[in-house]
Amino acid sequence: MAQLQKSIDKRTALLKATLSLVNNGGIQSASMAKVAKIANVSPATIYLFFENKQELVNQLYLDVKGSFAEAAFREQKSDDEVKKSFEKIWIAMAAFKLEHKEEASFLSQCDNTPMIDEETRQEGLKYLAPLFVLWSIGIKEGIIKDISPYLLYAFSIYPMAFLMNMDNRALCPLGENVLKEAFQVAWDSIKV
Amino acid sequence: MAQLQKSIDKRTALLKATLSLVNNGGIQSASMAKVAKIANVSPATIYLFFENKQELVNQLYLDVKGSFAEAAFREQKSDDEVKKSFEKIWIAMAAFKLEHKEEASFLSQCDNTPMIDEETRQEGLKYLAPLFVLWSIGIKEGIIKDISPYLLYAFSIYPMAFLMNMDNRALCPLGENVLKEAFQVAWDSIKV
DNA sequence: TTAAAATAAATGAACGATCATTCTTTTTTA
DNA sequence: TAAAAAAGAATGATCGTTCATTTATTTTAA
Repeated sequence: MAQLQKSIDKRTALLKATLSLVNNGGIQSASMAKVAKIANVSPATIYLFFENKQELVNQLYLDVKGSFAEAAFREQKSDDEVKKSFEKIWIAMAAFKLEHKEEASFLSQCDNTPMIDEETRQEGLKYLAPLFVLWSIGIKEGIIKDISPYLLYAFSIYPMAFLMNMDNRALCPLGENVLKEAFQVAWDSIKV
Repeated sequence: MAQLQKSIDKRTALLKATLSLVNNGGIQSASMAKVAKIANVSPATIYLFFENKQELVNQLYLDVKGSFAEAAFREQKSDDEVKKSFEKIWIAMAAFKLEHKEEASFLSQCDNTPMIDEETRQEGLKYLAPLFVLWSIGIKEGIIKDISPYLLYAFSIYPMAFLMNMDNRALCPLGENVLKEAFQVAWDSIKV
């Protein structure tokens, strides 16, 4: 019982250490030795929890994507209008990314690395299902453009990653005003 | 004279080899030894052209960004309307990314790697100056939203990276129709 | 209830491979 | 023949991973 908790704690510590290392130095710099050191564990111990480095990173991907989705859809109410519902989700996503910069940056890095395998990506995509459902409702109601959800995502959600990047580099600080403008742009792009 | 050309050729071969390696395996997998082997050169020779690996990658970044920009603005005419001009640029960018997938994927990978230093990023940004000029004209004419160019870029250009990613993974093939839809979305997002 | 035995968890050291980089030597060029 | 260009071998460091061993926990037997 306490044993199980200890296992969970150690796993969490390993994921956290990986996240932190990836965040300053990229995935390549998160070596198993460093991860072990930060998690106060022997390198060999990592392999009791994860088959190899790739699985470690993939598990972290699912873990982070999961908490991102959880935050995004937390305040969903079924009787909201489509636009209002989308706005809530959009704002919650932005808030999560601003509050959890390490997580957000990690997810961005995952977009373009071959380290995450296709199966895991598909699994991660499932977390966003409520958004796709909302869009399909919006399309049926004639509120949202009748185009591929990939297009909708590309133009209304994906840009956040760029904005967060600019915010981190202090090139375009995301205050409340800019965020409101950004949402307006996002909505304009997908509304019919 | 012929010596100079040989130098240029070798440099080009090195950049090309790096691009190819980064493309299947990520930046980490483009080791100096592999780059040398593919370029038919000794590892030591690389250091006659580039100070270290970071400079090699940064130079490649500028090189690729340069040809991307060249392709993007090739058909610009000064008497085009703002919308028409933007459409030409947008289509040319998409065409470049579709025709040069290795280059496009490399640039995407560069967005989120610490390997590219801030100075080089700024330098690369300068290549896009004509686009920013166009936008400022559009803003003055009341055609384009009066918001930060970072926002305009995030919502009208950056999404291409996501779409190319989906196209490569065969999740959302970018035919002519989808491309036209995508441009419409891009324009809707930034138009006033 | 306690001591011994068995099992599980965790370790640090070590593996071969590969990394970026440099050194010395050889080849090419002028 | 002198100088420049390129080569291959070698450097120490670090990579992901595994191995033999120790430590901790649980089970068994008295």
